[in-house]
Amino acid sequence: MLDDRKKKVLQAIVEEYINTAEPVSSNLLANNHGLNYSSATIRNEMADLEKNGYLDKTHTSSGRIPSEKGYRYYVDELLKDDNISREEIKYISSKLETKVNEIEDLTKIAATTISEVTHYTTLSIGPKPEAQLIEEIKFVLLGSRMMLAVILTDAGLVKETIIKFDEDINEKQVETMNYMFNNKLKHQPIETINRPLEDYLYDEMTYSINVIKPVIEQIKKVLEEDEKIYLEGANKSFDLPEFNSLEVAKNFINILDTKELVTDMLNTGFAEDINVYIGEENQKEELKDFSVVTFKHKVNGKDLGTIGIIGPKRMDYSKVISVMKYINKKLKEIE
Amino acid sequence: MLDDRKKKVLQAIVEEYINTAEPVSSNLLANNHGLNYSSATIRNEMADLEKNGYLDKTHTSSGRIPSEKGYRYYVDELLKDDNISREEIKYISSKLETKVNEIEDLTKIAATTISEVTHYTTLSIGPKPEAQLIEEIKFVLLGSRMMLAVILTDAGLVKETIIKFDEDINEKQVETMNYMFNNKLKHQPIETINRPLEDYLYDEMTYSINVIKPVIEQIKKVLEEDEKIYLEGANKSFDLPEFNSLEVAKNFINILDTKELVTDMLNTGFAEDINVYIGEENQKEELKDFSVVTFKHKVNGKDLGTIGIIGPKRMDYSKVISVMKYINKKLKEIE
DNA sequence: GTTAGCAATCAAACTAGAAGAGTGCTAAAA
DNA sequence: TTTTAGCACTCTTCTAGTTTGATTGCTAAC
Repeated sequence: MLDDRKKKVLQAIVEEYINTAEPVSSNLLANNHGLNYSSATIRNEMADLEKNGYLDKTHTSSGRIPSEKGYRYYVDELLKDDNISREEIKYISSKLETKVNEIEDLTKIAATTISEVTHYTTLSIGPKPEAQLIEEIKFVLLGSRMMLAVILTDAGLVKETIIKFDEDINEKQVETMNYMFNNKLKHQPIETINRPLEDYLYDEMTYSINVIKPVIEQIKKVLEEDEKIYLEGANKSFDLPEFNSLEVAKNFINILDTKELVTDMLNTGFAEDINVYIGEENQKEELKDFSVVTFKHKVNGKDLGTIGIIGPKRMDYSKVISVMKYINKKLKEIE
Repeated sequence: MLDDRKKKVLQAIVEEYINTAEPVSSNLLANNHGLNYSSATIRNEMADLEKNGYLDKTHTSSGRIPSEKGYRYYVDELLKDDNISREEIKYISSKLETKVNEIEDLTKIAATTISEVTHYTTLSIGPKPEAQLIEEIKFVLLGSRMMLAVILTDAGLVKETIIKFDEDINEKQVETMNYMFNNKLKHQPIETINRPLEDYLYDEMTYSINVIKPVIEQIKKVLEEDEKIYLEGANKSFDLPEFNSLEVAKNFINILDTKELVTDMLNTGFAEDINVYIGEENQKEELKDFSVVTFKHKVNGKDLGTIGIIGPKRMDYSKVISVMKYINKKLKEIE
């Protein structure tokens, strides 16, 4: 456990470093941070904090920077999560008031707003397919060999897919399919769409397998495919000094460009509220030099998507967490 | 007009520089490029080519690099556009054989393939909204206050949008709307959806403006909005030596992140075949350090989308143009 | 427990010199 | 007239050495 003065020193160093990206010296702390001790005293405290793993040095005669343990302590114990101005609240509220017809759009708007307010790169993704139930399916004939399938999920998502046939089909057939599919799939999880279902439908209905098969396949495909990732403010990160290192910049682009990494990053959160992963706390090797903060857009226990920020470990956690908490609260109010 | 030897020298320099990204010396050319002249002779030719603007020097004692005029001459007069291997042809063909239900997916697959074969960053976008005609509109009731509108365009695109109402609507109303809207909009350009139409429909139909208005608005919105941009292989560019300059890398990210720039870049082409824009030939200031090669996916004069590559001016034009020509030809065969 | 003072450390910025690559020009060879 | 050998000149890049300045850790005094 850290005593009061050590906490103050640690907090000052973390916040100073978040602001300036420069190692923090004992002198600076003694003069500018209302710590009424000489630089020598602070130096002693810093040496202690370093011994206990809260601080790092870049070299013997440099100032200190927070270690990951230091950031973690700061996030857990020291940070204020109401670091949000009246203007920001106003701006966020106005953005979230935009009328949308699909929930995905709301998640997108929230993600964009977060990126605008925090100046970090934001990613968002829809709910995981396997967590959803099918609410209703509608088939619409388009021409004689083309059909549109519209699927509503219990999360409120609307998925559409075009199905093409090798033979003509008519309104009557579409109607029967409508009935049969809904009968079997209403309120069922997505896994229900499988081979036995195909066999059953083929037995029950009188049309050829050339009609049933593409329908099953296409519906399955559209329901199982990962939600599209939405990226906002990739270029914002590049104004940060850590991105002056070409290696860091490359890694970053690589992360954003690798769908699997992003999906994974957005799907590892499970906490009720905000998830914070600092550097090595990230599961994926590629993310070890970054920090990730995520939260799930959730209403009545229903997962509606996840929004995440990725940035340097020297992230303004206070601002990010405050903004995310506020937006999360607002989103819950809207539904 | 360049004489034969000058052409050979220019071509050798361009190709060497495209391969190595290093200024090309007279010595190298004399030894490795089958030019049976001494370095001194080649030096004279190089001085001439420089005087005429085809070559640049980075400093007095450096080798030469192609100027934009040099690249342009190379592209117009010297380059081979059948620079594509048997394996590449096979790979491309197999990729393009993937069965797709929507044309947009085909454009995407083509874009991905181009990026894979050329190792450059590829962008694609659907057809411009204003160029399309409405083929058919279908409305589908979803619940009591929600409706799906499906619009087919003559380019074969399928657009869907959810419409929400403040009052209940029923199947009958949807049917009437189906009839009325199709009656007015079938085979019409998108601009037909305007205020007079709204007034007309309101007069003709018996339901409140609360029903007509959101339908018009939402259809208009979905039809007019720019097609989604699809980006492939952003990270590939970062392995190129020109992206070791942080400034170049930043500019590049900025371009990819600015929707307006990308849209513009993909929409300035009008040539029948492949468009090549080298450095300053690009209209937009931000693109002046890059080269852009685009082509329109077009069948029977119908615009189905545009695919473009963006990369350094030192781009492998021969490979890029060859691959694009081949893919363009293949795409035309598919429809 | 706190602080002043000072030697020690190390990055960063600057300087100077040497090496090397490549050109341009001149005069000789073909 | 065209081509080439030869050489001075230019300019970058690399290396090594030096200086400067920031900051620490430690000791001894307060």
